Amino acid sequence: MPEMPEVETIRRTLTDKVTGRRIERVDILLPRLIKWPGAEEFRALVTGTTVERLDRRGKYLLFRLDNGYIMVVHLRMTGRIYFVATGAPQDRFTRVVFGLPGGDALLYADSRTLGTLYVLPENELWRIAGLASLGPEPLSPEFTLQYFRDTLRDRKVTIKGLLLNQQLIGGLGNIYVDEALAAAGVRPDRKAASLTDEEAQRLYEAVNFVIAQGIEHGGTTFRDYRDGAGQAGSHQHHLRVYGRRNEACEVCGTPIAREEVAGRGTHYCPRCQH
DNA sequence: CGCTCGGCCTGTGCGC
DNA sequence: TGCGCACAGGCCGAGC
Repeated sequence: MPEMPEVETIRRTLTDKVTGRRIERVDILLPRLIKWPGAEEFRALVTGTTVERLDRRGKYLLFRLDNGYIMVVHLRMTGRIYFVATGAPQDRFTRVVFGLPGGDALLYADSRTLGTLYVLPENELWRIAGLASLGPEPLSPEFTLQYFRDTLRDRKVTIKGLLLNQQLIGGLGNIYVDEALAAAGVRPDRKAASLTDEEAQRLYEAVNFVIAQGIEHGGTTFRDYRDGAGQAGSHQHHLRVYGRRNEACEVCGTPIAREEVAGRGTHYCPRCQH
């Protein structure tokens, strides 16, 4: 579900609620979500620790614990992780409960149950392949125009497929890819290598822009996404193509098209994007 | 090595 | 109202 802006928003809204707090209990309602080590070892390693800080890499959340271990959470499509105070209403999709002092809790909820949780020491993070191989993130110093242009060169994939590849650029997902391509005026099914230098630069700037906007608006909530306090984001009100099939393009009035590109539902303006 | 595709799961909304 | 189908914000591994 969540892409980098959503996960970053969760990190920001959850940090103050969990740092310095002791995880008194861990209830695992769906053990198969624990990918490393086993569910029982996970429970034993996390129980009784205190969260020292909360970091993010790409779409991964990293809870640094005071026993030297790091709890890593990936929300995939429909995962949510948020703080609930004592007496808060139940979430019907709760899969893991981290009990905090005074009856508060950190909930991991997930309707499709595709999310993944791990607990590892720092020097074993390589076990999480998707984390270890993550490419530079938008807005980071490593994500330069030069890097982006070099990455497009000679690639036979569609530009959409390239932008979704986490090993090349970490953190983009289906919504922000469609939005960046729309902002740059580039059709999603173009071969990556076919972009001119000027198009590559426009797209580079668009990627950074849509990610920054997404964070500013607290993420995009269609259905499942909630921040670390359980609140919805507002970026869904600022989308120009995603989820707007058959609606008029705000620039030219042409109906927004939807078709499959790189195996994903893809939205674009047939007139504004070339 | 680069790339495409199917699979993993379950829920929701729509058309009939 | 009920039913079947399309679709879903992600990623991994098999196979070409």
